[in-house]
Amino acid sequence: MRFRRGKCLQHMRGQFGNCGLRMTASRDAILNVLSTMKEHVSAEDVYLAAHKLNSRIGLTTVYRTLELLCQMGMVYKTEFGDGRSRYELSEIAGGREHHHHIVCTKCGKIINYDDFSEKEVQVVCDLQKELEKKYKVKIRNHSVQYYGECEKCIINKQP
Amino acid sequence: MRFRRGKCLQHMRGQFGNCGLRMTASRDAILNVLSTMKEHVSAEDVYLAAHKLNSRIGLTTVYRTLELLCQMGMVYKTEFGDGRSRYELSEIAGGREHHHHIVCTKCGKIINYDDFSEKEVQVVCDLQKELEKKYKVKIRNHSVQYYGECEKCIINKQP
DNA sequence: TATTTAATGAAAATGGTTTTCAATAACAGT
DNA sequence: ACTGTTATTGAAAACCATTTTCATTAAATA
Repeated sequence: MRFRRGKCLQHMRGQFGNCGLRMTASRDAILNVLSTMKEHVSAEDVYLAAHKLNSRIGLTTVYRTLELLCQMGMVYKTEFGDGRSRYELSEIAGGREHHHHIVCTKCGKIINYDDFSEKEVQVVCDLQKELEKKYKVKIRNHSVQYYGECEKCIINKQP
Repeated sequence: MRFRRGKCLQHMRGQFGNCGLRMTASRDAILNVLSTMKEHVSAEDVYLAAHKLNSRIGLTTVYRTLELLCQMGMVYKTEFGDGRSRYELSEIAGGREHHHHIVCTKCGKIINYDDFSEKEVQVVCDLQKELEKKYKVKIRNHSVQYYGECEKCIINKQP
């Protein structure tokens, strides 16, 4: 099996080599799947899609590969509180720009929000530097969620 | 068993009545425990502490009560990605002021950060209103985490 | 091509959380 | 206070996402 999707996947493939890891058909399929499914997907979502490309892939390998990709910084893992983790490609792996989330606590719907104003970006950047200095930590990334009710659930509330 | 801690607990007790729920020894103990343990505690932490107050309390009841308190808005539930949920009293239930978190991805340590600048508060408030209008949602609360490495883990990295 | 050893999948184990169900106890009406 | 109704309870079992085990397979390298 070969990569079908330009530079990004080639870059990712290279990353495996750089880290002393092997490039395999399973990993290839999982990367393909991830670059197709841009939304927040669960491990099972990835498994089902990857399994279509290559029926020999097992769920265990999906978990292991996602874990590796997280460590390599190519995938972000997020928890929204429904008991299962969600994954998505990070920017460096060709995923979409960084974004925050609005989570509906009634139906679980996740809205991505990424049109940050300059002011917001500035405030978050300043804050991050400040926190690093104050707490002597190295911050790698951050995660912002707003919780509430989505349009549909507000309307359906009437009865 | 009676409440020992002033207004807040009395208020919480009232809340149960208002919601058509019964006030029981178990719930009493769990509320007491929560108002003592201010940090982010796991269900098991609550269970162990509540069990000391009243050895008849079971883990199941702890989970059920925490779930109820979340629905009533008196407790916040947060996931930091280590597979177990953390709970803490919300402000309306007499808990500490709202705060954000810095999570060390090496050792799991959680640093609370709550000395927000006015500018930050302003930006977040404006943003929340903007999001509510734009996506027609009702936002109840939000959760901000910074992920990285804490001082200790940066130092221990040397070998 | 042979050798080394990382990677794999199936099945079992893990561990936090939820469900089941019969027993208990809080509250309302008397 | 007594009683009936029904929410609440704990223990055990079920659940379910994730991780581990282990024998097998297959990348990468010489």
